Amino acid sequence: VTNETADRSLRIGELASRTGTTPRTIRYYEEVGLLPARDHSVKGTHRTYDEGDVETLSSLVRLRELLGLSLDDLRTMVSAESARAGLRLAFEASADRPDERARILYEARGHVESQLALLRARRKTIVQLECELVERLERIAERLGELGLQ
Amino acid sequence: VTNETADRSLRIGELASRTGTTPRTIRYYEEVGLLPARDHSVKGTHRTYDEGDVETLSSLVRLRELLGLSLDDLRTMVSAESARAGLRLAFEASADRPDERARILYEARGHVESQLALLRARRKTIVQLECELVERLERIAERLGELGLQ
DNA sequence: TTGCTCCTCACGTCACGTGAGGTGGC
DNA sequence: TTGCTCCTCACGTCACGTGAGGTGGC
Repeated sequence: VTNETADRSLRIGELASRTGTTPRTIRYYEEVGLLPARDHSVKGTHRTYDEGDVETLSSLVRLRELLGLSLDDLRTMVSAESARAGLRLAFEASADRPDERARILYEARGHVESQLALLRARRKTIVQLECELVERLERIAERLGELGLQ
Repeated sequence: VTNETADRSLRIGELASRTGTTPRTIRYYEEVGLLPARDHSVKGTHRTYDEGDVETLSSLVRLRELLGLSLDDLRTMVSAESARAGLRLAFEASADRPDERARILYEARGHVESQLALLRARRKTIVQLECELVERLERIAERLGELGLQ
């Protein structure tokens, strides 16, 4: 899958608005090592980002907001992911060793499954609360019905 | 609906564990006025709670965790709820004024519907992320299949 | 009486928000 | 050149965590 989108570079404000955060948050994540530090090495130079950074950051933001993960939890996931990216290269280079490929795939599956389990648990709790609220609505509708209203 | 459960009083630690929080959090919520301050007015006396407090606090905790609401947001909801509780008394006392009852019911319905909207939006985002992860799992399974594994 | 949980300060921490004062790029 | 966004400190804030030192109830 080739990337057809114009991969022009973004500045921090645009990355922030496209991921639903703020420049301060992005700088903080770089500071604590959750995002790779941009080398705007010449002091005072602007940081630049690309479409890949949009993907990376927005998935971090979603995990934080949807699951309430701490930055430490996210760091664990990130390092697991980047280990997985490293393994992916190893994977490409290991076409001749199927046992190695299998090991890498099983590990990747484990990671994805554990994230999925967290999401499903969260969804169940939400659905449960939704049900309670729907019941409340029904009781209110019933009472309104008694008044000949809706 | 009468309450048949033995309504024995709880101490702060038990309330905390039954609502998935900590004593410190409960004291903090009382301090900032999110929960009514217990009158353990004799200095150094223990706070006591009941089953009603378990309900109140656990719904606060769920809203905070599931929707990421700030304590300020929760305070707004709580004051709306307690206004609603006040209106409920007015409702009981207004059996002779159907227009008043209707007004109260419509207001209650508005509150519940807005909470429900928040929950549904959150659920959609979660389901979307779940789908992405399931797709990833399928791709992994496919590759494992190519190796004659599962 | 012995533990356990509770109490009140009060300082620490996490994840940023919010200026202050200054510089870069279209 | 004029704005706008960016930069780096650095202090502030929100929502608690974590002892310190002491008291209450089964």
